[in-house]
Amino acid sequence: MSEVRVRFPPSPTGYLHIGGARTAIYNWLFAKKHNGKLVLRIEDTDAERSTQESIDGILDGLRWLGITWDEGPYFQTEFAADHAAAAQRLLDTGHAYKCFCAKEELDAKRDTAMDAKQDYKYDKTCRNLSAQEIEAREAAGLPFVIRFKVPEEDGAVVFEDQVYGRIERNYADIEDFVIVRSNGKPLYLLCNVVDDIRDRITHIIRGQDGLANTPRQILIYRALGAQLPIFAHMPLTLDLQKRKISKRSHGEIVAVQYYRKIGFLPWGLINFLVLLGWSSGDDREIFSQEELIAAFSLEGINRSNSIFNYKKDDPKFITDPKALNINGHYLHTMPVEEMATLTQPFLAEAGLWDAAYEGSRRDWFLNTLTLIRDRYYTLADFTTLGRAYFADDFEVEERAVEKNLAKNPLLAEWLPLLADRLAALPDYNRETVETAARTLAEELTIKPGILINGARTVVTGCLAGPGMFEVLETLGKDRVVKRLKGSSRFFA
RNA sequence: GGCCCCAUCGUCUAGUGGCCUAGGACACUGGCCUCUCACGCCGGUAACAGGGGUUCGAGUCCCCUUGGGGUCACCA
Repeated sequence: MSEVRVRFPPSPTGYLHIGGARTAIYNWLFAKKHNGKLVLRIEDTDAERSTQESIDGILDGLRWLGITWDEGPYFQTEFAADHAAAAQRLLDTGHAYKCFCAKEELDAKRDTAMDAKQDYKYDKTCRNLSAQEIEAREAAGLPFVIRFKVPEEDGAVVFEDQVYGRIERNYADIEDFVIVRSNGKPLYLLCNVVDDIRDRITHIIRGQDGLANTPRQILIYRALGAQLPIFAHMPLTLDLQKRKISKRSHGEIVAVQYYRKIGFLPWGLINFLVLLGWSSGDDREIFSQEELIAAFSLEGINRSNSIFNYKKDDPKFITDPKALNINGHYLHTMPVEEMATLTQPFLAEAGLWDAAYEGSRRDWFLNTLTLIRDRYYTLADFTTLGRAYFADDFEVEERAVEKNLAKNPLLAEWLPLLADRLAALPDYNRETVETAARTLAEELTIKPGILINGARTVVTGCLAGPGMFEVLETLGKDRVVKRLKGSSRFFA
């Protein structure tokens, strides 16, 4: 078989949303797997919606994800001549005909039928117009659309979908559909096929919502004498109400951009998205790029739609918990240098970046990231949960105050005492700090935990965190002493 | 409404007639560890939509019902 060529043809109606991203990912993986090519084609036929901004949004989203394409982006509007020529050819070869029926009339008929819960199909009034009748109408300046001539004999369009198996659709159930508008502009159904033929697409991997279009497109392929590509329809991603997700009705939670903003790693998102409707067949869920390309196959795509289980208004999750979990996995295991690079923009954005993190404080910076990342799930967590490591003006969790400070009012005295002990340390490191803290606790005849957790709250603002002595070491003597001394403000 | 498609734990899924008293992951939850914890480790709750067949045997095959989705534009 010849080279595998797949395409991702977004129409720029908004941002790249996760459903579109998933389609792109599947196509990209398939191309990579078979050493094929991925063609990016922008379906910008609808001029009103195709703003430069939304085109950029899509390219931007793909680039961020690391979805690379081999050809394009092509723009559908640049191939208008191809589309027109194909329409003319269908007309010339008798596969299509001009229809002079008034749109208003047809619309009315359809509405009536739908209201009466009846099926409606174009009645083919113009299909059998004689040459003279056509001439007369054209001479009269009547506008016309071009309709495709669906075979009238018994039979069906049959094709083998790689995911859904054998799909059959009777000719009788397909109406003579419009392929060119009365203003001469070809419709998507035609354009899409013409473009795919020209781009020599061998496999069409797209959402299941394209499944119903496929029989009509196959008819066009045949009429144009082109070789059929292989079709593979993938299940859709639905929202909690089982509706198709869309930027319009779900907002930024379904936009790829949003995940960049909240600190997802591109690969974390990809790994999550690929699992929505596909599985390797074994129990693996975490894949490196190489592993995923090796494991991916059309056979692994399942047939039922999946639900994007995002937790709206839940501060603990922000989005689908599994997405966060997978992202967290990569955050915890990736090389820290790499993560540092990704973290920098987030710190900078929050005003927490220090140029020294790239120079004299590089080691400290990397060590700190390594220390705190285990409990974080997104890059943004470094600027929120981890703020105390990079700045002095951090928030203190109320629950931490309640649990670790309020219960022991005497900490108002003990903490500054601990500060003095630490300040007096000639050699300040996790061992000496630990000894000092435990010794003080012993002298005060209190459990070390009381002192330690009190210190944790005052020094990091958080209830949870890494081992306290490592934290105290990484924060450094000056900061720790200052924060402990200032702890009285929590006891006012 | 016509046509097409789908149906396993809350969610993502494994399962292609016996290996399923249904496996994994996330979430939830119990315990352990510990100075704390949204780290880690160990354990638990939780699903084959319903009904008929076929078969020695059905989550797996067939039919019906129910439920869900898609699509039916001079949108893409």
